[in-house]
Amino acid sequence: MKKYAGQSAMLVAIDCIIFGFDGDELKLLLIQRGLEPEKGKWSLMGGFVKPKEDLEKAAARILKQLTGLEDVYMEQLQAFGDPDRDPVERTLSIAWFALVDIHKYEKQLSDDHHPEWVPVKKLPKLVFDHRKMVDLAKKRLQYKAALHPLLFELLPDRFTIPQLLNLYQALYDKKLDKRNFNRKLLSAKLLIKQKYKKKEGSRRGAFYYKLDKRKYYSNIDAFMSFLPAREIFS
Amino acid sequence: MKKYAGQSAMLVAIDCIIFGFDGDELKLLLIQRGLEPEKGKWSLMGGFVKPKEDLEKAAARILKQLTGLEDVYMEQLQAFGDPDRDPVERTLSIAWFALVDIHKYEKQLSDDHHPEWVPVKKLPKLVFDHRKMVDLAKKRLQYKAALHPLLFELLPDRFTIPQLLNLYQALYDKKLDKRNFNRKLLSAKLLIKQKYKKKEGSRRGAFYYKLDKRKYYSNIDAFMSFLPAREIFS
DNA sequence: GCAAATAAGTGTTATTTTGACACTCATCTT
DNA sequence: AAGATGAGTGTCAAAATAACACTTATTTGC
Repeated sequence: MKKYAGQSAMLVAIDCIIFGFDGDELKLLLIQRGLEPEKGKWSLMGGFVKPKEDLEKAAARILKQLTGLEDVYMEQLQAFGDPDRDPVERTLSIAWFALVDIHKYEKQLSDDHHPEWVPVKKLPKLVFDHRKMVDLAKKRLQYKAALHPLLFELLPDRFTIPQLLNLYQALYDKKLDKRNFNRKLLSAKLLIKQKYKKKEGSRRGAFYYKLDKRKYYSNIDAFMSFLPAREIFS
Repeated sequence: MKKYAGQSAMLVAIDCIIFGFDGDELKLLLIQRGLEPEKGKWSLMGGFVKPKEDLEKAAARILKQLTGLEDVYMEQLQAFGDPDRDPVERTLSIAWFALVDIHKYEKQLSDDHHPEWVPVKKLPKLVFDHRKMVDLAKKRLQYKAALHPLLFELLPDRFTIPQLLNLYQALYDKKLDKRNFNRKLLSAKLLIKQKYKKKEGSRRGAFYYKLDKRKYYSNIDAFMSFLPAREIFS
């Protein structure tokens, strides 16, 4: 078959902004870049899209390569295409953000990326335009999580309400009223209270909850806010 | 400088989903594709990104080429990268949507694209995956316009409130209560009432309003809804 | 075993926001 | 002058919101 004449191709890469939450701080999984230039510098995990691979698969492949995880929440953030963003040769990057349960993550044995979870609030200098990607991803996560139930993706299967509250407080860097938070959260009826309490971290212990998966998946695009309206503003 | 070895490049294109509003229906500016294959079929306006061009500039260039317009509201929608989306050769497309004042648009003289404004509700078959792009763009526009003041971009500098109401009704395909719409709209204090009325279209005539540009631009990311909450759902 | 410490859990109220609803007004046409 | 048409406007009841503080369950230390 004929080709489009006279058009110039470029490399297409994926970069992943991988969020995790350790119960206290919002974190990003960063690697030490394995290629020249900037080898050894902090970087987002990335890779090139293969000739017959679609973008979703490429993003999932790259995420799995670093984390071993599959079926992770991922969303296309934006394409970054500044002609000089990669000094080696023109490379378009499609940034995706991922929300993972930090406890499911295990370092891959064969991993020469030297990945580390780094607090979003204490990011090191990153290569290329990765800082812009991270900033945009954080903004997008703040935006979306203020309108839709989404942050559950960052928590284990069972979690406590104080854990969830902490997560929201970490993401928005704001103290929230636990009574109002509770009321809104429970009125969404997405949670199923468990019989057992989490014993660590407090004397009294907090009850575990699980997501009602059926309701959760059918409402993942629904509007649902557990925050005071004005917190939505960045 | 060295290149990344062994990676395969691909073409990168831009496609533009161009919305307009004629006072009655929401429309898209479509062209008849100028290249084989599918030459002559209905298509979004598009083009390849040039070797030293960034994505914003490429999108603006392509929009201008078709419409003659500059400084138009454009937003990156999503990258579409199915390996077979273009049968000729692998082409990644970054879709952008644009909101234009349909009355400012003039057919470009040198234009061999044969562009037409087509009602969104009566779309013809489109080439490749353009229909997916349009559907996503419409969804995104509905989403965003329900939360932020945005649709003003589709109207002329001065417009009447009934015009704006019609636009919302067209986008959501719903009748809205004009009293509630009015109250919410005016409470945002973005509009400046003009001295003159629009005489066409009604006996009494409706007052023109203009945007308070200062407030508008400083609130373009603010949350502001003129709709009943549940209309936000698609 | 009792007191102290700690985080979990829970209700009320005043204010604001929302949505449903119907009539009058200004102007042109005949 | 009467009729027709779309523009413009106000009320009220219900729901949602945000602000606010005390009690409870359990462990720890004496």
